[in-house]
Amino acid sequence: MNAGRPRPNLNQIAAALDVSVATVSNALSGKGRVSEALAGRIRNTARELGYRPSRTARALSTGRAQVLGLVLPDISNPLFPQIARAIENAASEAGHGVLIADARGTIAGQTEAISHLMELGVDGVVIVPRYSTRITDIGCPFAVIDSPSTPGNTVSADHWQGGELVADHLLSLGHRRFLLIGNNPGSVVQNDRIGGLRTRLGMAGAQMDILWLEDHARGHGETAPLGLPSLVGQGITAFAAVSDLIALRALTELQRAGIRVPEEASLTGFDDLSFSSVIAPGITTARTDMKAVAERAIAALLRTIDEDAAGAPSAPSPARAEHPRVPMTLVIRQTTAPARIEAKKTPQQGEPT
Amino acid sequence: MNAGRPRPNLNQIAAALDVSVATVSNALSGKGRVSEALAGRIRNTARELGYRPSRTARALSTGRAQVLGLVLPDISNPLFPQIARAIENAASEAGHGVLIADARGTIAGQTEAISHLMELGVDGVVIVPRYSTRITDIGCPFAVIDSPSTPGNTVSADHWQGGELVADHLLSLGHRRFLLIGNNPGSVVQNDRIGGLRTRLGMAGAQMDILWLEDHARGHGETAPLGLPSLVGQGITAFAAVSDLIALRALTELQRAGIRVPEEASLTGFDDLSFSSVIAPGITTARTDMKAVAERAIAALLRTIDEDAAGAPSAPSPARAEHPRVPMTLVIRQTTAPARIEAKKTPQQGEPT
DNA sequence: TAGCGTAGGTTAAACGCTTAATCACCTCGC
DNA sequence: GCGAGGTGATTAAGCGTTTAACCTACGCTA
Repeated sequence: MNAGRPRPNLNQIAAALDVSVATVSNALSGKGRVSEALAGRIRNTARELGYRPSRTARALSTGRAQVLGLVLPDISNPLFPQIARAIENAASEAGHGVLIADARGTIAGQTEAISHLMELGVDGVVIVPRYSTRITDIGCPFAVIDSPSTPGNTVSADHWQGGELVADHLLSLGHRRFLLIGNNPGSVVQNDRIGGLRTRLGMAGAQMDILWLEDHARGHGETAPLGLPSLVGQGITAFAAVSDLIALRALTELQRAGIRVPEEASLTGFDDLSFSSVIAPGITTARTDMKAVAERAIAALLRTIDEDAAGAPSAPSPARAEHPRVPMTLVIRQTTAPARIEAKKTPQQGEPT
Repeated sequence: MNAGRPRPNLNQIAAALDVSVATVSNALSGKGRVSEALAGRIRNTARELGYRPSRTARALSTGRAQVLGLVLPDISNPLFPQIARAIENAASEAGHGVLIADARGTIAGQTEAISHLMELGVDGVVIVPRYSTRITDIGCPFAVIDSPSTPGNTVSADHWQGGELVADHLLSLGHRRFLLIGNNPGSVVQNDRIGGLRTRLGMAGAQMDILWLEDHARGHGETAPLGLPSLVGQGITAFAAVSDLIALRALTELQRAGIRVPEEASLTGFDDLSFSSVIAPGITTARTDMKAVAERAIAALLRTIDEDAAGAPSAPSPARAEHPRVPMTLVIRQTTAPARIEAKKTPQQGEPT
């Protein structure tokens, strides 16, 4: 039944050396009792034959496929590459493969994606949930990457602290009037970022407004201008967006209106997306240490998988990491600069460089 | 040995109905000879028990894991989300999972990624190769997504035709002096895009220069300004970049220098990256029908896998698709507009809107 | 009524690996 | 000189499916 490419297997090695497959298995895995001499010979012929263990067979035998699933709310999200790469690296490091699944932006899609993955035989999944989705028992071990304030979050960047970080940066530059720009108030991540910003800004007695793009879109249409230039005229000197994508939109809108960034208005984003460093001016942003997040998520997930296999037959709750929040770091580039000296209305300053 | 969650299997169904597992298997797969009555009962209890076949076991038995690998030159590439999503959808549609692998930008990484995937037991891989990598026999069926002019390409967007598309568009707007901006002359994709642009532009008797960013970076540093604004002063009215990322860089550089796009200079990109539609002005770009590319790639790969299993034990050459080139389409947004009326040097025109 | 085709099953082997149980042999200690 | 214990290997079962091969009625035809 099974034509195709005949890979060398344990049998062939065993036959070549006239020993049993069990011995070969033991020698290669270093588990049973095998003399060092024989083990050496076995390893040699294994290498000569180009032996690659069949993970499938191992999976069937051990019940562990060494494959994890990654469920993303929307693969086409620009942050996805960072996440996927970090997860893939961390998993690969731990000897696991990563199967991707796209929730296509819907809750139903998310559920479907998870069950699809499980059917494919993953040992566990790491989920980046869609806005305000509470993941409960899904039938296999899982880890959640969302935000520290999300119940059931396994590990994530400390978005709140990230907000504080950019607030402090902007305040230290002398800014006192802000517009905070979010996309969707339903997003825990965005709310945390905004929350961090607000508290810090509030403590400093700064003045701020919040613009939620989804609301704006509902009123004015998806691609309608945000009206940022006029706000600059009204004295706002800093725009803090919850994402670099939004920051970019703001940047181009300002530039197009002839407003110079950062000379006339500062601007910050989040996530350090791919374009943020290549454009002019580069976007000042708060960045997630994805490597750390991914490593902890994978470690926690793997631990949960082990426990699940050993003890309780079912683990209804998400994996828990020791340190669930990893601090964000500020990447200062060219969109932030000292606030204009207090100017009432129109007076254009001489702009440095 | 195998603790964990005990999923219902064929045995349980067989036991419940007091038939043999083979019959159950046959009934569920519709292969052997089973009376419709029995088959119905089997399907029922299977449903009641919540039976999910073990892909692992099936894989071991059939030699087909129903899992494909996706090898990317660099996961953090901003085009990746589009590709990954399309591939995942197409594969999922065909009942397959997709395992991702990151070549980390190097040839060695690419080789490693492939063998890692094979070890994980994929049935085949689709490869988006790194610049100028010629994929030869890799030990399992594979499909290549690069460019029609790449030897061994399975299917891809018709980058050359895409170049022609934007050239025609720009020409029709009256542009006659161009700067083509590429990143790496070693990339077949970029060369094709440039090629399409050049031929069309050349046929129209237009004047053009080419700027390769890698060369520029070698001389001036990675983030050095491209000096685009002065070129506008010299009479260039259109910039055609081989990627939206480059176009974005150009756009911000122009805007920052106070040059209005598209009034004073038009600008085009490629790939329709996530940000291209949200910024102001939206980038006019040539877009790949990733869905079509992915579907054809997957179909060709699956076919090759079948042939490989049936006939020749080894398939050293890439999967071949019937229609290896899928046309690109032009997405006209706001960065392109009619060329300024012929102006010799400095004279700034009155700008519409 | 012998013979045959066939519908509707069953048996059993195979996929490649892991691992508990077993066994043969050797070395010590007493 | 003999059991205890250790070492180095083998045996065999099992993971959940698939599938080729076989078996058994049963209804027909000749």
